[in-house]
Amino acid sequence: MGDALNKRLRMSSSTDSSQEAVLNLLVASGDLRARIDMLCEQHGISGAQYNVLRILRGAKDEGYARCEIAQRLIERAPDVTRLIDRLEQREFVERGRSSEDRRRSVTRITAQGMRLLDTMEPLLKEANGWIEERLSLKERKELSRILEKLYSNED
Amino acid sequence: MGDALNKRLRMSSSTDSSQEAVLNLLVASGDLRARIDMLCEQHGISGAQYNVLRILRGAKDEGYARCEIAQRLIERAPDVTRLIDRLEQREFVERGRSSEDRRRSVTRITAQGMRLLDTMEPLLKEANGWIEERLSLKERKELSRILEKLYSNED
DNA sequence: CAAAGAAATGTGTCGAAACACATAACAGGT
DNA sequence: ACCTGTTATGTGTTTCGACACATTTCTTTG
Repeated sequence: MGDALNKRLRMSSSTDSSQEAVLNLLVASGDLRARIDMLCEQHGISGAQYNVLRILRGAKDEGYARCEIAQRLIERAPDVTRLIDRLEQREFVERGRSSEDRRRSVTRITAQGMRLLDTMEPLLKEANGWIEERLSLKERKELSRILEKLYSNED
Repeated sequence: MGDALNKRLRMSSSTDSSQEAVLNLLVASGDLRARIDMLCEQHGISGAQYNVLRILRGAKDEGYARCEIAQRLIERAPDVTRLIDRLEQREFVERGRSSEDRRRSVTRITAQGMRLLDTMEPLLKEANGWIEERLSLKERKELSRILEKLYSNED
């Protein structure tokens, strides 16, 4: 029906299924993002900083170069340099230079950064709980299947 | 399943359907938002400014007060004042005071703002086309149904 | 009516994102 | 070796968003 969307945007009923899907996608993701950002900032970091730390945890001791981090980020961020600067100032990450390619600035997560991620462990659990309260397993899988069709095979 | 997500995030396969849904929602909406922002900035305004103009078009000559605009915005924006300031400087909107409640600053869209929206008409058509290339009508309706379950009945 | 409180808007300030540009290092051909 | 182009990163500047606070007007209660 679209009652929830109409209530949210206080608009008259929309007739176009594509437009409705676009707006629903924006509203739902906006809620999810606000929820995640709120949880991150309870721990004193921004959502983008959390994403970088999470990525660096996956690299273990080897670390990642700036361009590798940018590739793995969900949303494009043209200023990863100063984002890492701020994480370095607070000693959640440390930087070094690659020996093979001296252009590369390799960033590794510190023990202090790992501790921060550990204390934030309940974060994704929280977001997952939000999903699981509202969607069945079948619906979650169907949602993932449809969304993946949207962003795969970009033109 | 989940190949597209794993390729995008360059992660190992995730086992949790909720986490997968969360990440897919963030990635898909990020792509959509980037696409819309790009189209808006081709016309010299930001995505947030476009949303405000679209809302004001719905108000016709009566206009909306600042708080009414904020309520109708998709994403919460605590600084609508200066957003409207910038639209006013470029003469896409004009301000006046309400006669009943003199606190209220009522904003109306100008003829120039309407012309801008008209030239941007193909914008949502473009986003709709992006959806329609990838999802069937049934999938679009299913997507909307699931997403509305997510953000309705907030806690 | 007076006073307290709430609502709507505006302002000052700071941090962060966007964008263009600059620098350094690698890659490849002649 | 040299020149050209490309990749990776850092920097300067402007703009925008976030937060706290001030101001004006309305509302409600004594």
